[in-house]
Amino acid sequence: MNYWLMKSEPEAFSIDDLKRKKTEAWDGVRNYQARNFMRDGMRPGDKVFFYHSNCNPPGIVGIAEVATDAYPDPSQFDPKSKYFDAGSSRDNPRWLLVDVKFVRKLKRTISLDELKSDQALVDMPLLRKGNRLSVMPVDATHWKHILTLE
DNA sequence: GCCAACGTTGGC
DNA sequence: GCCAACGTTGGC
Repeated sequence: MNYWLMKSEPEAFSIDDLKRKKTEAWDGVRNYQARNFMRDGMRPGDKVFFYHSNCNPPGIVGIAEVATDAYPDPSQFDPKSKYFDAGSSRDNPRWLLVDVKFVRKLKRTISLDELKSDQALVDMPLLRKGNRLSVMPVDATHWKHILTLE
């Protein structure tokens, strides 16, 4: 089983939204590296840290689970969607998504500040300077360590 | 709102 | 294939 971190702006889609909806198709990922993680790395049952970005404070707020293998993101075919991609075809879809299932909220937000200041987490991809990936892997050791902070 | 970092696009 | 211009992300 693998561990992941997925970012969302809480104003767009928060951990409470996921809790209410139970499962969500994680559409709108338009970055090849993030797509490849979903396509090649994610399998149903993998665990996901739900991360709130572009808010105060940014940080990990909950746990989710990968619910499906990757499949074509329907929004890329919808001309009315902001995620529409005229360069993608149904025969050869460019963008994929997975369904993500709510597991639980953390007892408290583990803030980006706190993650940054933790010596055990210096190698986390999330904390690399300039990293803007919205989907990224988490080491099992980092996963376990972060849960001890809760 | 600013801006650094990064990805993508397109002219050449 | 290079690289300047541009758009986006996301912390601050």
